[in-house]
Amino acid sequence: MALPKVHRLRHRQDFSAVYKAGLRRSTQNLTLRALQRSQPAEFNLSAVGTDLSTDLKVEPPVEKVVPTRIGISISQKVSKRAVVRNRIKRQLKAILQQFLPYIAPGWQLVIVVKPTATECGYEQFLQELKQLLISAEVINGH
RNA sequence: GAGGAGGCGCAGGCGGUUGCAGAUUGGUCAGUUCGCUGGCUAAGUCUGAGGAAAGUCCGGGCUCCCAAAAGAUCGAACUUGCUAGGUAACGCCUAGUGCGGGCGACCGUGAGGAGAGUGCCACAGAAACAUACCGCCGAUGGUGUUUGGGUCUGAGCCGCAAAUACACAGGUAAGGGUGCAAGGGUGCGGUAAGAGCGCACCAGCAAUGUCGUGAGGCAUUGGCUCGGUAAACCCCGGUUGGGAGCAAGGUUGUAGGAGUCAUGGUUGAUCUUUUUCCGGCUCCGGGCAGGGUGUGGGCAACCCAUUCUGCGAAAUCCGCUAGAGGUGUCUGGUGACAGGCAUCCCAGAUAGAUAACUGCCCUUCUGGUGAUCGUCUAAAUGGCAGCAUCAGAAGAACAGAACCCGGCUUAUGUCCGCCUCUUCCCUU
RNA sequence: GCGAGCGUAGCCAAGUGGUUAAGGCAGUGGAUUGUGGUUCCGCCAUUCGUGGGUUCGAGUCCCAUCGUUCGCC
Repeated sequence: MALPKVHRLRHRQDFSAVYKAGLRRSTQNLTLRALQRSQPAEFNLSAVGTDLSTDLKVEPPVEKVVPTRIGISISQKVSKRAVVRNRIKRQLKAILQQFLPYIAPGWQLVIVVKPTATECGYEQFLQELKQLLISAEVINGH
C-alpha cells in the first residue's frame, strides 16, 4: 500500500512553504505540519505546480478538487540504515492511504519522524497519526 | 568415529488478491511549424534490487576545462617495490621463488638498497661503531734482585747469559658482566696469552660452471666475515599530463561584449617536431564576413544568426541504461584468462517505486504410525539407521539500486548444500 | 558525490617511539574539627575504539576496520 504520485509532495518549495506557514502539532514520535491551500491567491504566491494552477485558472467557476498532498520527512538521524527508514515510510503511507477519504481537500501535510520512532510498530503509528489529524482538524466531521 | 585444512554453490520454486513505479497499446484534453510534443486516465499486456546493491579503499569508462599529439631533460606527485604471466587498468587475480609457521593438508608474507650518505639505538654497559672495566698474558722492551761470565788489585762497571719478581710500556678479544644487539658458530691445533692465525664441518659473501624465460636452485672454488633500523630521512628502480566530477555536461533562458589590422597561441618548467587545431601575413581565384529592417544605392544605426564570457532557473527534457553484458557449448592454456559459435535483452526511481496478505510444492527439524530389509545383541516383541505416510514448526539473516563497469574490504545462514584433501583412533 | 578531523578513568582532557600514561572535576579512604565545610595526605586506567603488522620496545609509526563530528556542492 503506497500513495499515488498525485497525493505526494514532490518539490523542495512545497516542503519549505509548509514549514514556513503551516501549523504544527506533535506527539511522542511524530510531528505534523499542515497547510490549507484553498485560496486561489495562494496558488500564485507559491511558485509550485504551475501546470496545476494554470488548469485551475482556465476554468475558475468549476471548483476542481485540489488533491491532498502528503510528504514524509525522515532523516538519517532516525536510523543510518535505509531499510529501517523505508519501512517506517511504508507503514506511514499505508495508514495515510486509509485516512485519505476522510481528509478535507486542499491540505498539504508533512509528517516528520523523530529519532525515537525506531522502536515503534504499526499500531503505535496508527494511534498517533489519528490523534494528530484530529487535533489539527484536518479530518472533517465524517 | 573424532578433530582439522582448502574450495565452490545458493540466497527456496510456481501461482492468486490488493497496491506502487516504468514501458507499450488504446482513450481523452491542451499545444502545434501538422512531423509531433506534453498532461490525465486504464479495459489489457510486459517488467520491476543484491551477493554484498553497503563501506567508498583502489582501478577504469564517460563528460567538461587547460588547442591537441609525440619525444628529450629537469622537477613534482604516487607510496607502487621477489619473478613470470593475465587484464582496458589496478595496490586485483593466477602460477612459481625465497623466508617464517604448522606433525600434516595448508597458511602468512610491506620480500629493492644499511658495501652512497645522514640520523637514531632509552636504561644498563668500558664501549652501540670502534673501544678495553674486570680478567688473561707480559714472549718483546723497561726497572729491580740472585747466580754465572767478562773486565779489574778492589770498590765498581757491562749493547753478556740464565733464573725470578713487578704489572710500567704494551699485547689480547678466549672468558666475566650489560643489553634486543658486543664484529660469524662448534671442535682440534696453535700461542706468552689469545685471535680465521691454521685446519675440518656448518652459516653467510663473492666468482665460475650448470639447470631455469626469470626470481632463484644445485655443484665447485676462493679470500676469510661485514651490528640493527629505510612501516626514520633518503638513494635506486617503476608508474603517471593536471584539475573537476552525472549536482559532470548538453539543451533551454537571460545579460554584456566581439564581429577582427594581433607576427603569434599551449598541458608543472625548458626545448624540439608534427597537425583534418585556432589565428595571422604574401600571391592567385572568390568575397569585402552572412541574413533582415532602413535607403534610389551605400554608410551609420538596430535586430537575427555566428562566436566569447558571466549569471540564473527547474528536479521539464536529453545524459539514462546494449554493456570490458549475461547464458550455453567447443578450442587453447597448469591456471588467471583468451578466442570461436549459438542464443537472450534483463530496474531506471528523483521527498526517491519493488510492499502486504495468502494457496500448493520443495527442503530441514521435532513427534506419531506402518511395513520390510540392514545392523547391534546369545536372542528380540528391544536399540540404531534408512524408506513411506500423517501432524506441527521454520524458510531466515545481513541488508535497498541512484551514471556505468572491474576488484578489495566488511556484514550475514534455515543447527543451508556439495566436493577435495589431511591427522589421530577403532575394525577388517 | 567530494573532502577533513577525533576516539585515552564516570566527565573534561595532556602525552618527542623508551619507567607501571601528566593534570583537573567527580568518587572514595584517612587526618585536621565538638560536627560540617575548607585544607592536607592517599587510592582509583588489568591498558589508550577494535584487529593485525614494523620495531629490542607502540597510546605514538604503517595497514585494515568500527563508531562519531564537521565542511563544500
